[in-house]
Amino acid sequence: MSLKSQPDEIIEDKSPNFIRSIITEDIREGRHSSITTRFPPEPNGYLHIGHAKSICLNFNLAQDFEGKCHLRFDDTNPIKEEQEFIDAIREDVTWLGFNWGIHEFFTSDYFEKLYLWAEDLIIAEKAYVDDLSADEIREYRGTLTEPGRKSPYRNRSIEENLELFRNMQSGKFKNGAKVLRAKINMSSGNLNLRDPVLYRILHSEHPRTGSQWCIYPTYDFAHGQSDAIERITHSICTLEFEDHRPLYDWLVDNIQLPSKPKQFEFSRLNLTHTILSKRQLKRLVSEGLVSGWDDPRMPTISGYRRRGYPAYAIRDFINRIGVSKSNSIVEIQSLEACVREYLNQKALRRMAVLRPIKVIIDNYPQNQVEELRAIDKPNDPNSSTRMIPFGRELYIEREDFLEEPTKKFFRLAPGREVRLRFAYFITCQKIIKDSNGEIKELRCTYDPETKGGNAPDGRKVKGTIHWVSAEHAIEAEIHQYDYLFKSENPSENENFLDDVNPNSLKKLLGCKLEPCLKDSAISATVQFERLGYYCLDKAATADHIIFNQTIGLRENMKKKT
RNA sequence: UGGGGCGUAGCCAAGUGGCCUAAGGCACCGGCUUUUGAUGCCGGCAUUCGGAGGUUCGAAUCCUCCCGCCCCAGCCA
Repeated sequence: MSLKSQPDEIIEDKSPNFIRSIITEDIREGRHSSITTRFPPEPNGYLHIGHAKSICLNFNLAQDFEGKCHLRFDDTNPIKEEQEFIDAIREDVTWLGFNWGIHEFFTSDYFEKLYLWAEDLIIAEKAYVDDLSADEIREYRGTLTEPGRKSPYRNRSIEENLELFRNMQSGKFKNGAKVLRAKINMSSGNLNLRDPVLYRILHSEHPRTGSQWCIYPTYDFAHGQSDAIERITHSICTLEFEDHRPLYDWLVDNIQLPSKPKQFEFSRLNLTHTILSKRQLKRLVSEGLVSGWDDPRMPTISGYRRRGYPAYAIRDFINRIGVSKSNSIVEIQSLEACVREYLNQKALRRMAVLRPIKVIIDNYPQNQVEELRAIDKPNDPNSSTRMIPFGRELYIEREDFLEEPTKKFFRLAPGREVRLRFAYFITCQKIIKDSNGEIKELRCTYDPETKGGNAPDGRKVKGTIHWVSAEHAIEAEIHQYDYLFKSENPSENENFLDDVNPNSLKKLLGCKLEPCLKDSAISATVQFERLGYYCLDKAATADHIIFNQTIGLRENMKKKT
């Protein structure tokens, strides 16, 4: 994934994977002349980075083989689905950089067809209405090692089934009173084939069809047929659906469909220190452990966006980790590396002081202000520059000063000379403490000859630190983040909520920013030199500036201590 | 003797019988450069592919057995 120059224009390489091989083979053998894939989210929550893997896979495949990728909302369960989620999904897929054009569909668009196909199955004696309760069905299903038993309602006549099913449809029964089941094999080793439920009664308002229906198809009954309607050639899903494939195929074979799609499975994404289950993410939101689906600590697409992660970095990450069928947990550092790699090239450099300590330069003229030139992107020879005000009173980072420096500490200390980035060499002459012994300010002197940061006499300085003019600094609140979960694999805990990191968010008040940061745009991530990457939070206002830490710079602790 | 999958370095992952004494990325470890202890650059990092047998002139790739891990008993998706 080399993106040395201009990430956005670069064509992302995708490493070979087994699905690509299958498609290449399918095309070579003439099974398809072009392909169609689909991304089928259920609108019952926000998209997370696990979905990004599926999105990238499906859209990239379509693009690379000159096919199409549909966006299909899999809305077969009105109890859980909401319009808010539909809107958020559209926004997130778009932000990630994919365009489904006019190919936006809803499984609910096919309710009518699905219903008719269910009647066809009844007529073909391959489906029946069952009066067993949910508990009874479970009981009759048997166990993993013992076969199930046939429902006593399994042999109703076609006429009776048809009438019952129509009455289900017209609202004659209460929720759970009856279901439509496929008649397959109650002793199959695959539980999905033990007469799976096809339709259930749900008297519930659907976000799109309203109260038009009170029976809804299950995932199994809807998915393959929807794929067939859309003429999806490769229906790609995650590993846990592998056991459903025989049912998928059974339905495709036993219903008159416009095409015969095939299902392929890959392993879902897992990340260390992260939870990627919509159910669990939902709990974090509903229990107020985070501020919302787009909390910058959330692994959601919207959370990453708010955090300042570039869409490119997410795509790059997905391309790097590859696609396979083995269960895996990717180290979060791999994602972070992509974010840093992109931002290192793209982000403008700025200066900000998180935990300020005042520095007064005694030999600098009172009331004098100089405008010093600073480069926006030091690694870019064509970089723009900006002017930064410099004065007698400055702020530097508290941790850039040590009263009793260790051997490897080469920043400011009593009697030590360091460089203020883009400015002058200063030497610490005196420490002023308050009554509690806390350092209040540092008295320093500067060398006027070192303007710009170089000494004409060629003397070197070991450290360079960042600073902000006290008079010109703008005040801000800065949010520093740590992993939301303490352990590498939060789901291994009895209760994942016990593993929530109590220090995942630190709000720093009274931070000092260089003046030009006043005009930051939301989501334009900048680098605060020597600290990390930051972006303006969406909740910031003109008089209450808030920056989110996107990610810190790498730190070489070996050298530092 | 339920069914379905997976096992290549710390983490992902290429590889489909000979050019594999096994790509690439992340992580890690050295060195150089550096007005960000960042970046960049250079170098190192599996004689070995879950294990044991076998087939073959030749196996990570084929066969057999064994071991380990994951998924399935929602009228969720």
